[in-house]
Amino acid sequence: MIALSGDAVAIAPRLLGARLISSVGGLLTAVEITEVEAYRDDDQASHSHRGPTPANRAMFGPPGRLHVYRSYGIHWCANVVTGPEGSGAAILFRAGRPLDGIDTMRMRRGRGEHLADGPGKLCQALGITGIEDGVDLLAVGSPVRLQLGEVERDYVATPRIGISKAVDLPWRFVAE
DNA sequence: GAGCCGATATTCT
DNA sequence: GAATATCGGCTCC
Repeated sequence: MIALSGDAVAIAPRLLGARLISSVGGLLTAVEITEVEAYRDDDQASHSHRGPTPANRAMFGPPGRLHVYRSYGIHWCANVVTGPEGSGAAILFRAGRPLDGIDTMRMRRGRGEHLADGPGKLCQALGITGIEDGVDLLAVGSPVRLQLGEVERDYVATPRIGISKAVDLPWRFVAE
């Protein structure tokens, strides 16, 4: 069991290879996490940097919770909160490889390929929306669950995508 | 393949 | 009014 209460930058690469399992809407879908980004509270690029708002309150909750936010007004993006509680640190799920419920993902995405190769697409494929914001990813019975991998994957660290602050920090982790 | 651009919610200036 | 942790459709190679 990987502790989620430490440094987000240290935890992020260990989430590569983990499974993200969704039973939203009674349909089972699952992906293997292939790409993540770490966001810390002392991080200019993090939504939590300027303090809690209604939209990011889940980031300040206990570790292991899901934080979902609206990106560019249209897309949903999913994070797992890392601790300690109140710190406002989180790890963004950027992309995954479809494992189960691929037909459901195709239906939700309206296409056969590129089902979860981006943060907004990942949420759409798994059916994650703002309704799931704040659920416990580690609790059995949650509509969205995180099943941590047993082995650490090979990965590369690169700068993060789509941000304008702290652009040089190599806090994006991609499985090889 | 690359590059432009519109959609649209929340927050900040 | 502007910016943003994006995506998909459209051009034009």
